[in-house]
Amino acid sequence: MILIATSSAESLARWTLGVTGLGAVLAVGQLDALQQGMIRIAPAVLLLDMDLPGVSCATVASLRKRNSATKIVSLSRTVSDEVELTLFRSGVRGCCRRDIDPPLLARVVVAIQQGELWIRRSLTPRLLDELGEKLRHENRIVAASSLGRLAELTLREREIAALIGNGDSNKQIARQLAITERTVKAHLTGIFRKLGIADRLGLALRVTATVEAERQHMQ
Amino acid sequence: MILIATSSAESLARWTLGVTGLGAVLAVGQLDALQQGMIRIAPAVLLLDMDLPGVSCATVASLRKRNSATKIVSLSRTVSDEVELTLFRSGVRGCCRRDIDPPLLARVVVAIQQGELWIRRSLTPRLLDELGEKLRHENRIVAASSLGRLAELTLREREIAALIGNGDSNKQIARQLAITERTVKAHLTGIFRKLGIADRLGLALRVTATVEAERQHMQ
DNA sequence: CATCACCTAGTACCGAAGTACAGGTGTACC
DNA sequence: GGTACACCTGTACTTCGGTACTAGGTGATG
Repeated sequence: MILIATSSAESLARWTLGVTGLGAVLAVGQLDALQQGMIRIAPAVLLLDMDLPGVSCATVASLRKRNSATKIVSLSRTVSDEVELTLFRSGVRGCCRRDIDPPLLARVVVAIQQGELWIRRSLTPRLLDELGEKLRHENRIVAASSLGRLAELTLREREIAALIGNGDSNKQIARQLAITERTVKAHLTGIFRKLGIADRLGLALRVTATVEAERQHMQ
Repeated sequence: MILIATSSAESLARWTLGVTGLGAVLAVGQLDALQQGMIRIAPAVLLLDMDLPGVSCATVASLRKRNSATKIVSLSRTVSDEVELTLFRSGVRGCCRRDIDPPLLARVVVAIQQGELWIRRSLTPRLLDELGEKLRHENRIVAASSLGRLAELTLREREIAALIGNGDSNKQIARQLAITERTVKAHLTGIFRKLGIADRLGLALRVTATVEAERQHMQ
């Protein structure tokens, strides 16, 4: 879910063009609607027009309090290095010009979603000590804990988790493993309890995320 | 799901060590059990001991007929370039020595799962024309069609698809979007119909796969 | 004005998913 | 022998997910 916050029709059109195909997009044109949206829809990414009335560096920090999971990209006129650094310190994950090419914006959003920072090369060294190491550390912990949890499962449970990650139903799993559907349910209940997951949907996402984390880690 | 086929206890222990943490693992020690397993459990990856009684290059082709989705890694003693090439032509996706280091085997399996080939540099040019281009082309088509399908959705449908990809229940989605659960169901039915998907689990996997495909494509 | 796509939502129904409770086997370990 | 654990299964139950059928409101488009 991507949220676009701008009062400029021209920017809205340009940015929408860029992120089409990356998931659902919603747009707001005023600060109060933005603040509500941060809570209500909890977007994965926020494209924030810094010229939106009422928006400043402090607004970014305030928005992050409302929903720390949302990754904020600031879009503005050309700004000085100092202003851009301040923005990053406030919590934005990327900084772009508002007249950015749509395909480039798409790349920015994808990168941001992956936990990267979108920042000018010249600013990288200055920001790295403050933020970069911290972010990388966080990512590593998430990946490791996720893997560790899956390793807690028994052989049979891992088998079933893998099939859930394949999108199979209980009936299909039962047929493939030559056991009853009831037993599949029993194993699933155990998996949910061990991993602290609510249902098969969460498990499927955990499994795919874990495979992806492994892949990232290997490269 | 990873299937290991070997009659050597030493190889079994070594390989199992390597792939632990990459998902469910099952082992068979004979050719007939292997042939059944290829159909019954449809493993994502098969680690095939070329010294398993009855196994030859022809066996690989036969196994691929049983389940073309399974990616086969051959493990053998050191073989000549010619034999290795023949194996790749028969359909294996990777070739390793049976005494491979477990961590390296893990990298191999992960790479293979991602659709790559694990092949000695020296053989790459010779195989590239025959297989590489073909594989890369297939991947591109899959990714593109998947993306195209998601783009067919309406704004509201994409919103809901994104939330499903987030693991949310109908009730949670309804609350976030301030609509009734009934309406969420209505949108979901439309999404399933448009994308030819059976249920929310399939949709979640499609959504995450699409995001991942985008990411790959951008890099 | 008619039409269509989209968003919304009601009732009714059915099957899938998941839990509670109970019980069975086999294996490994002290 | 006792204990622990993995694995398998049954009955009974509740909740959730998904479809069928229906239908009102809106905005764009011809």
